[in-house]
Amino acid sequence: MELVTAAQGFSAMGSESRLEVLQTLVRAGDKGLLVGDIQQRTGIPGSTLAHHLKFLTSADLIVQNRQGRTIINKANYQHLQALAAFILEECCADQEIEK
Amino acid sequence: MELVTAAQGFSAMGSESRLEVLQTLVRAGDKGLLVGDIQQRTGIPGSTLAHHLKFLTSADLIVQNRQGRTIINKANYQHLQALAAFILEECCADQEIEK
DNA sequence: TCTATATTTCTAGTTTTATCGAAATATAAG
DNA sequence: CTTATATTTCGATAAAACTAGAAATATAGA
Repeated sequence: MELVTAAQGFSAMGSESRLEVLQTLVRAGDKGLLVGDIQQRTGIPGSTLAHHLKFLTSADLIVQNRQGRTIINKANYQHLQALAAFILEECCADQEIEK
Repeated sequence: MELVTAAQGFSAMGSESRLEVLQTLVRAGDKGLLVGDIQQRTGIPGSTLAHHLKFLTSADLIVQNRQGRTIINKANYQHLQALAAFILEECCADQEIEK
């Protein structure tokens, strides 16, 4: 994963509100949640929530799908997994061995 | 780990410059690097770098130790590991099983 | 078509962040 | 005590983010 992509991902997780939204979706599993569901569980006002969801979507942390007049939001587990791996990926690559 | 703490950590990783600094330190291993070393490798001006290092330190992503007139910076592997784990920690906790 | 529901866009005010030169501080060495 | 080196703080500016009410859009159903 590119550093730029990773930074964008972490930035999207780096707000309390958004991390709470993301965690809610991670908990929810494959079925995902409607925007309204998330609104209920987090108490975040609609306009603010829409803003955060857009942020999370453009960082590829979640995926949105319209179903009738509702929108289903799901965590993007693959990308999240890749971000988690990125953090320590290159651990100690430059470390010199000494006696 | 508390959500607030995690958010602060991800926020600190969520800037390209800072993520580059962090990655440099993660690569460096247990010996760490001096501020000047990081400055050389990243090309970030001193005052800007000091700002970012403070940010990373207060998020507990790195640790600083004065050694004479230099300062040794090390990645905080434990905390980084915990953050990586946090991302998917509660995966699917709310998911309902169905036939 | 009219109405109700779900979600987003618009707009604006406030706060936070990023950047970096210049000056200040800390410490070592002579 | 003076000088040189390493790093931080100050100060200022520009850019980006957070928040949320009000208005707009999209779609379903009667």
